[in-house]
Amino acid sequence: MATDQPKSTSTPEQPAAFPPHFISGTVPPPPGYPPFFAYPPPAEGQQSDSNGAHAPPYPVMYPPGMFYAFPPPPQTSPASAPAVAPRPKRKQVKMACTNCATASKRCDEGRPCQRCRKYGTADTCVDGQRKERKKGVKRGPYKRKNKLHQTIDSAYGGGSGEASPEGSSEWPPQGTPPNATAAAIYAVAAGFPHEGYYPVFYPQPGVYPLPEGQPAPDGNAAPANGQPPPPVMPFYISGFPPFPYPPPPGAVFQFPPPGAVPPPAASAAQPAPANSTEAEQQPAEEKKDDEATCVNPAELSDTAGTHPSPVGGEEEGGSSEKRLTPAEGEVNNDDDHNGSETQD
DNA sequence: AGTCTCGGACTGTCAAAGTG
DNA sequence: ACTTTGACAGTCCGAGACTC
Repeated sequence: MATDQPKSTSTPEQPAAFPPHFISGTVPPPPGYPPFFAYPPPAEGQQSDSNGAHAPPYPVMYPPGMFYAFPPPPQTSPASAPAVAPRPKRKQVKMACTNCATASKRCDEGRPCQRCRKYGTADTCVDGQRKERKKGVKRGPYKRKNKLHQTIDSAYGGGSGEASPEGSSEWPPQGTPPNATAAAIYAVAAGFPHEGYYPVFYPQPGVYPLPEGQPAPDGNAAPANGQPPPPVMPFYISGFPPFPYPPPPGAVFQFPPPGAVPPPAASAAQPAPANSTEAEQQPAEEKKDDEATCVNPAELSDTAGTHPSPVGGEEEGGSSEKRLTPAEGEVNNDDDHNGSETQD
């Protein structure tokens, strides 16, 4: 998420692909419901890693009836765009040789560097002289960034001149989101103004699956496939109780419909977010996008590394970039002289 | 096709500003 | 003392121009 991204490493054991925006906590579920599991919120002063995950992994207990929400990882490409392999983070040499620096080309630590050897300039392949940094540069007071805003800001495009919580009276910007992750951001922003704990509700056991075409209790028509209706803010943790542990594929997070009343167990403990109606005003297409952000808890439980793609699958490549860690972003680190020097 | 040029995105570093 | 932030200094991607 987050903000760009604190360095971290991921291991194969690390649960991957936690979907965008809801890092939820375990709530003591009603009878017949499984424990809910997720990553805990980042420790104070820390940020989630680029997986959007925090160690240790689930299950973790949160305040009863609560889940922990934090902003989704930035998405590098619109959902509508074809999936694109995430670009690995660029790794620079400490000092490029004078030839490479002049040519603005990739250099390496060796002297002569590979490029100089390739072009026969090995004899002039020497380190340049690094200028001394300016000192005494006065700076204005710096503004501490709100973590959430910082995160969402980057998710919306990095903050440089783009819509952001700061410097804009309207946020999320009208007309957004243009893509699934942004929709998620929007949803979070609209319904959950801050990173933190929020109530979580369980649907009444037996509500789903619905017979084809039968309206859900909330009035939403059940799609022909009998699956639960599209998500609406805020959300239930839904599925087909009772749940085994880990939950079965098909168990999904689900936003309750407008006006839905949380079951007593949860609602008594925690009222629903007051401004959830904002999210309800999302255009239909945005809701569709939201679907792409639904969570399949089955994935969460899968520590073995065989994760089905989250809903939206491959097109979440943009997000997956963020699930990858910067460490592997360096995959192409310096031994990667194969791909990057193509034009030289 | 290979090489050169270069604008600008991106990265790493570090001093100033802020915090506890 | 330590952390956070912003900005400097540098790397190098990527696209177009040029040359053979």
